[in-house]
Amino acid sequence: MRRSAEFGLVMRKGRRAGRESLGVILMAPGTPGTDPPRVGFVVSKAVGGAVVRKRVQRRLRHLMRDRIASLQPGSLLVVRAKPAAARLGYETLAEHLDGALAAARRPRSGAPRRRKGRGGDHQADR
RNA sequence: GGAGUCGGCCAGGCGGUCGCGGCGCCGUCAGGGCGUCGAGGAAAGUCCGGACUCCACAGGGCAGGGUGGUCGGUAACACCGACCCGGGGCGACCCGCGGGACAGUGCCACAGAGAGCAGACCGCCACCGUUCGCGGUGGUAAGGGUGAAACGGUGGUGUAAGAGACCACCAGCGGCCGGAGUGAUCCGGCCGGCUCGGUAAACCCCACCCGGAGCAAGGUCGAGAAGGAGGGCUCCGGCCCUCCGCGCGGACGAUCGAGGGCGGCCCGCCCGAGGUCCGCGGGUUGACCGCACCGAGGUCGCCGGCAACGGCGGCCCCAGAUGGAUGGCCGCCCGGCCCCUUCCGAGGGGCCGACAGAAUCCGGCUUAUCGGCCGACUCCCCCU
RNA sequence: GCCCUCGUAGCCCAAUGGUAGAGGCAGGCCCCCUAAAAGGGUCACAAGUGUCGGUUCGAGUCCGACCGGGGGCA
Repeated sequence: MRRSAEFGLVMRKGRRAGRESLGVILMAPGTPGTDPPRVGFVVSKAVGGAVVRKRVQRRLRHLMRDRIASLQPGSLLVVRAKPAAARLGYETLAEHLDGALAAARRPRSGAPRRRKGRGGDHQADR
């Protein structure tokens, strides 16, 4: 993803899930689209200096390369790095990403926790 | 062998595998293939100086900012080099915002008698008085005390006690002369009055320099409602004609002139109307150029110069995006530290390998930085 | 990327270069009240001025260099 408007759309409407080192916001299409899925990354200044930020972003991009095929066509995903991601190794980062992705995809079909979500959107604002 | 000073350089290496961006060629409906290039000494902070772009450039005056030993270097600089002066170090060498305090103004708290042209608390000395404890008047500034700073230092003459009051030497100030140097300045000699504080990173004076903004500059196209479309002429700067469009609120205004320009202000000059200014609202968050660049360019050699640097010649073309490429993972080697084993040769294991990533481009400065290499030099000890 | 600003008690903020520092809110203690709030009284016990240098006899103030906030420009 390379447009600010797309990032804004996902941040508003997407489904959120997080781990210690990162958070993901996934927006699956209402009807399965034909476009390939797209991913964007957000690494803020709180994570570290320019060198640290870029290393985190590059690792995340390489991790997503192997996982992008598992996303539904037409879906948009934002991966947001937290400060803890700077200290983590490649393997742990991969675990966190897989966990967060699974959590973001689960709720609609899985057992609803705590609140009965009528529209999944409310959960994004938690 | 030990301790140290200065300068320069490097920024782990090799391989495997999966990838990314630019350009060129091939090629496709599309995807793509091949070749080639792809971070730093600080790319950083944005502190200076330029290039470049736009705006403004009749003239005069006043402000404002910057620089500050001298001579060079440079496109320019607040940078660099050499030298001078002052300070530090045994030394190699290092440090210095290093013009002017007789152009003027201001300030110098507290303490202290007195703080900038003066001054007398304790003292010292003379005279007078005395209840013999001391008090008064005058002289004095050597000694004590205060302070960051107290109006030269040492020795002598002198005196009631003293004092540049006088003398010698020294320090400092001013003037003149001679010599060396482009110059800052240095060396030497003579004379003078006898001493004349500090602060200009206080105002200021002197000399020199400086128009404003910044690539989010600026331009083209598209879109749009705040401007545009079409046509003609042109000395290429623009000019003329036709047509369509121009939200809301407020203020001022037609020659006795609203307002605008001369990017700080004033004078002065120019422009100037059925408009000008201010505020609010609305639109634009698209694409392309600028911009990936033959340049104050890099590199090698020779020459000039103490050097900074310059000249000539050969060779090279050297990152470039716009959610922003230059990478992820693995193995071996290299360097350092720690632990275990040891037949003292070594073997095994673990950890660490800095600071940090281009965004218009250059020249500097400053700041961050694990470790290593090279060269020149100084001091001390030992051996020959 | 470029430009502009600001750092003083827990918070908001004063301080001609002069003993290092004024207020307000908050806070401590006391009174009032059965108790609390409000109110009244009282205290400075709360800072060494973002950090490091320099100028000066003396720096929060003047001059550098860093550090950290905030804002603007398509």
